[in-house]
Amino acid sequence: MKKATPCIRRGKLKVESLERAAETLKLLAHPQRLRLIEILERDKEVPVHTLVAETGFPQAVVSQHLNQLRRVGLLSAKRRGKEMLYTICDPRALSILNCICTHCSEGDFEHE
Amino acid sequence: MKKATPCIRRGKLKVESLERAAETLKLLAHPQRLRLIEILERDKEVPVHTLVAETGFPQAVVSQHLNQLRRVGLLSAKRRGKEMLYTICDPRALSILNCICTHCSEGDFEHE
DNA sequence: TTAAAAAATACAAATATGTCAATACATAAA
DNA sequence: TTTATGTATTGACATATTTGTATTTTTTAA
Repeated sequence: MKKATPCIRRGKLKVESLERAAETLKLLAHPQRLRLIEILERDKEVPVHTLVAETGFPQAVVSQHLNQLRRVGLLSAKRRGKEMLYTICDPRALSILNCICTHCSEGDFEHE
Repeated sequence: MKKATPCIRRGKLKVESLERAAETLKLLAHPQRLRLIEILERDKEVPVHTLVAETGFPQAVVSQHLNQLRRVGLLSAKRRGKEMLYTICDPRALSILNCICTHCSEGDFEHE
């Protein structure tokens, strides 16, 4: 996982920087992808078929989401036999999920 | 500005909670809206025409962005004469911008 | 009242995203 | 090799977002 250097914000962000930031946020802005990240946060290294089983989403959908998240560097993947193990490799994925949950209450969670 | 209560995450987030989170993130996931938030962070209460002048975006575009951000509760607005003053009212808007900038370097900023 | 300034809205065109089914690819085991 | 399992990719389609132009509303001041 990349190191999270504290941000020193001075001046205005360049348009290109804003665009990259927006692209990253856009990929996080999807309920199914947030669910995948939630699971990956808990289980660290997870093969696709497990994510399919846990979420109930179609395999193609899960695979597409994972690839998108990997493309922008939020996730990484490595092969283990037939499986592909996905991992969160950008701490922003987690901190944004936490941040967005700042206003979550008990009622936002499922209790088993 | 709402108080940011720390998030205690237990169990899985409900689908509806994920959907609300995704909706909020989606609105932040736009370079122009991020720029507006950046300016609002600095200047606190800003009328639309100032945002138009600072960004160079068309008035209708700025107005639409501001309304979208207000609809999900990230911004609030109050009238002062002919002007509408916009303010950030959800701290998540700021913390997500900060969070996304975790990996920003000097080169991401414009130096005047 | 009328005119001007500030902001919001409506609508259509262009673009981007999401979804689904089918298919292709990769690996391991028989 | 053949087969089975696990993933990735493709193409068609529906839906959503973005953007631009024009118009409308709201408010103040003449």
